Amino acid sequence: MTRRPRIWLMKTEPDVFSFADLCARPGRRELWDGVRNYQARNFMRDDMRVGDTVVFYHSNAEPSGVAGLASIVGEAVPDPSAWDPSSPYFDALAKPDEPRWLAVTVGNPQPLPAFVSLAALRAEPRLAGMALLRRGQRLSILPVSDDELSLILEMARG
DNA sequence: GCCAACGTTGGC
DNA sequence: GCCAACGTTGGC
Repeated sequence: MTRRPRIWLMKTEPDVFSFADLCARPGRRELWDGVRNYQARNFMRDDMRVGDTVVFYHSNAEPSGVAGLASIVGEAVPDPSAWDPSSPYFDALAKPDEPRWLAVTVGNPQPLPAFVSLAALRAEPRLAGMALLRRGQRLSILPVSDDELSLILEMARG
């Protein structure tokens, strides 16, 4: 029984790591380290599988919005930045034998015909139920439905 | 830069 | 286990 691939919106601040940065990486892949929220970690650990689609979202940006698509190319492994004292994501409670935090690998970037801004997402009534648009939503990893992805692609095509 | 909303921490 | 204080996220 094969599992139906899922779709995940993953937030990143483009000043730190952008869609263009992913495209420029050797192998066009990147370990998605630095996730320090248990719910987001559990999504990575329990639900993300190779082949899942990633909606690559730029947060805290001018403008914020969907910058492209990508895929999960590596499943969750211990996040080594957690026990790296020089990392901004250092966590004194994480150890190699008790990792606490995990990271998946995101790759296979697929550019979209156009950036889809947060304002445009908010202006689409059929996306009113999207998790990203919920008031106060701060999770850096969110599930996306097939219908929501279809709409986003439609908007990117204009 | 402001600040609302949320998660985490720690005193009790 | 409660909850106030604090830190962070992220839109604006």
